[in-house]
Amino acid sequence: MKLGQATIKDIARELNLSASTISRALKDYPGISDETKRKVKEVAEKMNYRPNAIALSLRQSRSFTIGVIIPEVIHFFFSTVISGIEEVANSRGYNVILSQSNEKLAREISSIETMLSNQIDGVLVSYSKETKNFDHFTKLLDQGFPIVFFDRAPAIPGAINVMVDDYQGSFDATAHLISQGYKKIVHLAGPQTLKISIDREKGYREALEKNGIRVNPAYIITCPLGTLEESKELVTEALNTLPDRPDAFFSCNDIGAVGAIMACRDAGLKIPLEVGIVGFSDWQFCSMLDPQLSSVAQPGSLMGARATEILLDIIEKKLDPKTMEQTLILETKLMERDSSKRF
Amino acid sequence: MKLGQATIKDIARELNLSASTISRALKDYPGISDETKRKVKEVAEKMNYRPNAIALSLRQSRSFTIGVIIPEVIHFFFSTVISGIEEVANSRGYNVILSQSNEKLAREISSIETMLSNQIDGVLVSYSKETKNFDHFTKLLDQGFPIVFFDRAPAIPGAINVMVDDYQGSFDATAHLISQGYKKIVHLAGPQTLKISIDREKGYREALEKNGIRVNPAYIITCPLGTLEESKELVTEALNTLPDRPDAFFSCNDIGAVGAIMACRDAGLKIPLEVGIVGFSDWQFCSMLDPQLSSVAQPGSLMGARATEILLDIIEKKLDPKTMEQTLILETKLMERDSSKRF
DNA sequence: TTGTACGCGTTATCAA
DNA sequence: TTGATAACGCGTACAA
Repeated sequence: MKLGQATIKDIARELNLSASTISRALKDYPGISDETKRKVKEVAEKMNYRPNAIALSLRQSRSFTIGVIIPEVIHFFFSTVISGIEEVANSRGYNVILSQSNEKLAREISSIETMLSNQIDGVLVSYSKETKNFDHFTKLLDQGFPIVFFDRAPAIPGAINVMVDDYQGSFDATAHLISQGYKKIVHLAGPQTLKISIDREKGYREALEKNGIRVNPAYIITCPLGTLEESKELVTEALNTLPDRPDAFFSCNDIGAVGAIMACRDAGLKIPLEVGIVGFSDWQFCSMLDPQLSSVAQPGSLMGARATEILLDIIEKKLDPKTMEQTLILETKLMERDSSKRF
Repeated sequence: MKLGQATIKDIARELNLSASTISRALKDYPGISDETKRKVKEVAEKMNYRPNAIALSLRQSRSFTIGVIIPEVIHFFFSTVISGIEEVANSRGYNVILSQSNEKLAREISSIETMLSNQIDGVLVSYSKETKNFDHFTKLLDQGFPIVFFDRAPAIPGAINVMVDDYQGSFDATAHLISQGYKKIVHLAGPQTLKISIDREKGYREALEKNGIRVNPAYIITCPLGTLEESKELVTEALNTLPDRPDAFFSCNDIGAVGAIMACRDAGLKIPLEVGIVGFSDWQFCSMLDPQLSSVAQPGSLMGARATEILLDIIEKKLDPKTMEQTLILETKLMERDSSKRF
């Protein structure tokens, strides 16, 4: 109490009453005279009394705080998720404490530890790219600690996950390219440690197959880093070296798609006339590019909001993780723009 | 302790020792036998003991948590700031609790209240566009509560601010346009409630004056909303109605600049040949646009990091807000790209 | 080398 | 209608 924070005791002393009376008066308990209530509230106001949430937490073994562990805040998608989380948490009276793992397993683990030390009531997690072992989560889940995973869902039985329909989004994007007459579609894939990468690739594969197009393994190019430079380089290489030159690129993220646009432009190819391009995530900038980039929109804010609602419901015992639906899948929406519309 | 959190007492019972001995053993206090220490640590490990930070906070009147109040997480710039904040706070052993005001004064106030209730040790603030009265901050500052403002600095005497050199950044951008031969430069200004808007406009004005160009009031267009649509509309209108048609647009933010690009393109104007455009903030997407957008880069992550260092130093009494430098100004950097380079 | 007692701010329980 | 007491988990001054 670096500042002269008045406590219940201070008010009690001031009014020559006991602490318990003050506590009750402030909370409008029955059995306290209106006169006393009035006086207590008046003095509390005057002394600038503010309840100490820490003391409450200690007493109730309940902090009304949830933790959020996220790879990186600066990813647009994650920032929209946080926004949704913060919104719901706040409106239900919870604080949000935030930690980024920076895609490091070690930081992910230490973040959780710190948060647990701080007695968080539950945690929302999107795990790091480095995380291949989930013991630090399963241990907690086994103890009944509320965890909800979002976006990146681990292969843990019993874990609650909120994610978008990566498979369907990917399927739609690929089918769209096919419907626009593209036939030699390359997929820029993400790291195979992430389920979302695998699902997105699967959607791509099946869309091709359903449309009678054979999947060419050489057309699936993994971008482990996910940077603009990387995809630009890989796409340039693909354009130059693949025996059967691709006429479309479906990237598992928007950055990769921008790299593809640049590479194609450098190669003198017209978009969408000669090459079609679709990204995934529908970042803000997609509609600012030229050509405007088609992309699969993910409802980030909604994902954050839903995940938080579920977490809070579990915390407040309105929902039982044992019996509830384990996975909530949110719909994606293909935003068809200039980069892939020939007709 | 929803889960079987072991406490010091549990360990004490297990070993038939007193709680204080356990406490001391765990912290390697002198005057505890090595044998006891060993046993205590072993059992602590086995029982999965984790110190209760809440109890510590209560005892020490110190939470090792700082609050961050920000208008919106999804602004790229703010997300980079958060990243910097989180980085420094974490490395110095502090938690970060986050709240977005959504540009609402009421939420800003209630967020602070909640955070104070939670005994935060200090707070980092970038205030909302609605905030014109700063009583809720001054009251705290007067009590000696540590606050550091970043990006948006209020006109409060004694407040500590970390910001970028908006004036200079703006000056540089405008001077750059002039050096490229643009003469009729429009400024897309922000809401005048924000000091950054005023400073940016000032930089624009003075760059013109220093170069012998008269400031034309009709060339200063305020964009209160800051949306893409708004600036696109206003720029289109400017191109159509201003008697002396502008040949350049310097926007106080990148979104506005993108709107300008679109409006100019729709008007059939070639960029940068006929119109030059420069934005402010240097969002990720600037270099992905076509033409690539020139913009004034703000060191967001650095700003967050520096602001946090200062706040923690104040909290830890390494710095005294009364005697220290009140304002830290970080340098901007003009990123010259295609949208404004004629030569 | 270890134990006892107290306090951080709050509230539930029991007593008056 | 109000008060005294204990407890949440921990650290520490003091005692043994």
